[in-house]
Amino acid sequence: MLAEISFPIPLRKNFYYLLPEEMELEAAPGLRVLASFGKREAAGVILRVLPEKDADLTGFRELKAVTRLLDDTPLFPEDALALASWMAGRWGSPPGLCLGAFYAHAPKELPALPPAAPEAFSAAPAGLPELKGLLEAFSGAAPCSCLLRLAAFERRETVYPAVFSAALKEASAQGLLLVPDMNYIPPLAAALEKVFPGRVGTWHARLTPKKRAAAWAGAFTGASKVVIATRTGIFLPFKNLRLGFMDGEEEEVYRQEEAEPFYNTREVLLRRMKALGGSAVLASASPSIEAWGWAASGVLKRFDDAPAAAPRGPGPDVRVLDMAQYPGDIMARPLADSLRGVVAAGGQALLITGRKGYASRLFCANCGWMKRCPSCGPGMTLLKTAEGGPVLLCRRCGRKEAKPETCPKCAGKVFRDYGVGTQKAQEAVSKLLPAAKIARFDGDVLRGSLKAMRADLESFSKGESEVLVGTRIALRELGAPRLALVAFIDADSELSSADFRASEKAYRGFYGAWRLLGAKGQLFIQTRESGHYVFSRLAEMDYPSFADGELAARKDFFYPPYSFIVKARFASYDRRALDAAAAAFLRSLSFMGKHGDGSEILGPVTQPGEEKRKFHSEYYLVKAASERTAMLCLEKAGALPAVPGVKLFLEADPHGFY
DNA sequence: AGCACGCCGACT
DNA sequence: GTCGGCGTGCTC
Repeated sequence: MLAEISFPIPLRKNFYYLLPEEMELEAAPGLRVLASFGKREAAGVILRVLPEKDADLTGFRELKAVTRLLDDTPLFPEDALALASWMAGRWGSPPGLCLGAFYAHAPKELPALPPAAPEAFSAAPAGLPELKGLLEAFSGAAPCSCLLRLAAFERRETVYPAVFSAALKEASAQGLLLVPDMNYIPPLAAALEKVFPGRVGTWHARLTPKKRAAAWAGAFTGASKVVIATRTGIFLPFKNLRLGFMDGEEEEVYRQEEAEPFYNTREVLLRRMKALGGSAVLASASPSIEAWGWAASGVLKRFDDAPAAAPRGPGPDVRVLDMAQYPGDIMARPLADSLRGVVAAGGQALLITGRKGYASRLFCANCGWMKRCPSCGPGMTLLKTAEGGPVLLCRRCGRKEAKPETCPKCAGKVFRDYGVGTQKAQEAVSKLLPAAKIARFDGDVLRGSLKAMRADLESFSKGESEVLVGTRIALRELGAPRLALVAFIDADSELSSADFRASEKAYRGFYGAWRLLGAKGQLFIQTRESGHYVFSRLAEMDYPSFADGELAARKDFFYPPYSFIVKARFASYDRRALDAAAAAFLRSLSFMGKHGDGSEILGPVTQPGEEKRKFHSEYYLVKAASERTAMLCLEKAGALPAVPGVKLFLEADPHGFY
């Protein structure tokens, strides 16, 4: 007999191995094996066991034998193979890497299962009459998939333990709580510890190997009643996962887009819980329009947390400042005046910039040349360092370079920077208010110490500093005792793009700030796009009504959740080769026309000035009417023979793509 | 992804 | 004369 085996490598290919006779009975799909793979020994997963005659063995040098089996029972009670295969098709990633994500942290020697299920938990949270409907939905045996709209961010520590407690009454039942940021783990762990003492596990990228192994084992053996995890926790093996709960479901960090395998944690969670027959909760104070749409269509049941407790009344004063009237200013006059007033009166202010660092781009003043990241492409961010001179940072890959002395294109020595980063805004505030204590919070978790970063945030939260300058991340982390003013320094960075999610993202930010301020605060929004539609929605500040409007627009323009988008970008120095590749791509999608299911192809979309360039880049957008059609597009386009000199980038469910 | 082979630059 | 840079190719 043979085993078809998947290895965690970026190849769209599986491998056949001989099964020694003594393994034939034990070998089964889902079990890990050790096998000689090239010049090394590698762990793979059995996809199927088949007789030799069923395998196509043409062109093989030798057929190797499996070294040994690593498991005697599959790690996942659900069908991880099917989930991984769906992932591979949905986001166009190599199947081996998708399956590998599920098995990545499994130790060679599995931890022993405890002899009997530990005692059921003791404590139950106090009654929450406002959540009666929600908790009832989880008290029955039938699984429930829902969208939970929180009344406020701070409600999480009250609401979540109640939901987990209601859903995990059965002694062996386990829950997974996914959070967008590892900073959320400690407070939520403390809240859940009260319900499940000693049985709350945590999982994130910065765990030490020992703690990582312990957390993995907690999920696997059932010792952990709940695991709180960042996005990779979606791949943990659970003995009996009954509740998959996603905090802040609208957050972009749930999408893995930097490296293969690409996936969206939210979709994997829904799919996985469905495969398990368990419950799923998407929670947010301002849900994504996708989730809002799923609730509207009945795919998810919608619950509103304590609608009566939501803030009512006049709310803060909102002012949109048209920056075209204040050329060159970082802060417009009305904002500067109010900021001075607030600080003088002992209040606190939060300033939000689009970027961290000093400025978002560096240009040559003479020829307009812009410094881009040599390894990955985007314009580099200007930083001012305390020690040395100014430095350029790539926000995507973290690469750092010295600021050039002269322009490589025209040898000009004068540079201009564009955009306002946290450093630049901080500089402007200290000029305006020399005596004020100013804190900064970038949320730059990539480098530097976490403690140092949080120290600034905490000084503001405790009321020790008057002004906090930060990126959006500061908004959701905040507890400010005397917050009286929030200002978006440049709301344009998002609005100027034609991303169909731009309004949603912008409104969510304004709405969050508005609620944080309470009745007496002031909210300033600086923009050069004051005519943008999103500003017409600020008067009412009601998320459900905004979301209803957005959803209707998504339906009209056939965007998610009503369509499934696949983006195909072609890049080449050779115009004709690019055209040939694009034509082949369109031919491969001719199957779509036959179905007449309403799917559309947009494009080619080019950048202005395209005709004059040496390097060509253009893309098509497929708006598929179903997930199935989108997956078929990816498959067909992915199978196209490579055209020499042309690179094709395929992306399912792209974000921010205009 | 690993891991090896392979062919040109700066070092003990 | 070797060490080592990372380009290219292969893995049942």
